[in-house]
Amino acid sequence: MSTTPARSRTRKAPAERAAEIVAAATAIAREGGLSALTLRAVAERVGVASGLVAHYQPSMDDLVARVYADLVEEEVRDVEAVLADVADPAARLGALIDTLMDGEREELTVVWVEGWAMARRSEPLAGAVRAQMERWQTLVERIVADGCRSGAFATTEPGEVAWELIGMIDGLNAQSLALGTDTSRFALRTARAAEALVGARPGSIPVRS
Amino acid sequence: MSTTPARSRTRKAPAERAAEIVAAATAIAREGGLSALTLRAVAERVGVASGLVAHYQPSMDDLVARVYADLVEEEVRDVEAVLADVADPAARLGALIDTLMDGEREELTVVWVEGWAMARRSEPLAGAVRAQMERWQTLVERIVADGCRSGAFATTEPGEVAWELIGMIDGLNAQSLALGTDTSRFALRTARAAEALVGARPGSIPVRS
DNA sequence: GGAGTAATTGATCTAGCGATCAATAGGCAA
DNA sequence: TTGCCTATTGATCGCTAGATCAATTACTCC
Repeated sequence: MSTTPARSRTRKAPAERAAEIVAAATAIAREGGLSALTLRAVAERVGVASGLVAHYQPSMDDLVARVYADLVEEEVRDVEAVLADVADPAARLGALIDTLMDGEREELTVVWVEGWAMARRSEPLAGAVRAQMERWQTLVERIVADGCRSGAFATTEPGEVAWELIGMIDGLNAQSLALGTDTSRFALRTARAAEALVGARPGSIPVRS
Repeated sequence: MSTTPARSRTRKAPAERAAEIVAAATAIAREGGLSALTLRAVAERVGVASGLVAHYQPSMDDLVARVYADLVEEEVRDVEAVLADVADPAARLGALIDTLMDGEREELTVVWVEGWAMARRSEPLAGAVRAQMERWQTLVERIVADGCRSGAFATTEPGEVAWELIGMIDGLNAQSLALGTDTSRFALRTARAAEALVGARPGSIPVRS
């Protein structure tokens, strides 16, 4: 009665199965946040017994951290791809703001906010969160430092300014998530604030809207 | 064997007991975040059977929302008390930044971030989060509007600017929580960004450090 | 001082989580 | 075709969560 009727057992190469499991986990997290990422949810999505997921993963904490890192990593790469086409530092910073605040990153914002909250209870996740934040910081610092070299920006602490910019943008995204509003309405104002932070001429950082 | 040895049953007036339970719940949330706020944790802290907590609370979701609202409400009042002594709008905004970013609000930041994350799974909490954000927004908007009247600030949208300021500050606090660093190092820079947002003369918003 | 009210207990139910492991069976090598 | 290796199963354990409710008992009022 309680046994699941049938299951056509398919045997795969360990590497393939492991990849399948991580892929399913990533999809679940993207759709429902990190809190939806459970052993059984992954198993069901792959179409496999729950024990198999556990077999391929040392612990769920590790899988969650891994998925978090993968998702943010992918986001960083997306943004880097967008910025690659933009040469001017001011325009690059504007494109960064536009991209991160275009109102179509709600799914990632959920992951981001849940990461902050859950990191307090999971050491692996805490590490992943810190690492991925530094990833972002490095990316932004480079833009700011470039601007300083070209004379468009003027600050003696590009690293600190980068942290501040990231914190601002994340906070506004999180707020929009909680309120159910669109972040993009903050993009223009954020550009003005960014100019003050990097020491750019007012109006020199262009954003779409 | 499994029964707890003894318990001196003390009977109290419903109102008193209810208050006791809410107080204990608030203390737990302050110390360990909203995720530490469980039926049994509250019962243990009050020194009472778990069933009694359930008896006084329609559901834990409601209690969590209530506690969240109480905690933020108290924070808002604290800040209002600090700002009451400051007449000048620019100085008021500076005092707001100083107070919210003095690095001693970690406990509240945990509640705040967990609130964002948990609100997705709890309708009562989602309502409380929205309500308390509006509380903050009203407070900040008033400062900005005052500044516009006095000529210290110049913006046509004090309400939107208020949202932006709150989002920024919350984001920086959350980031500092995740990184384990001190928010206060962002206060000065945040004041510069705030000047750009409210349309104040650079350097006109004073902060402590 | 006795009775009745209702505050309080604590065992119990359901549900979900991660983790474990003996048993099973798929697919490749010989 | 046969046999072995191991990928896979699924039942099960231990834990924690919120919720429920019949039984108990502390207090108040007459």
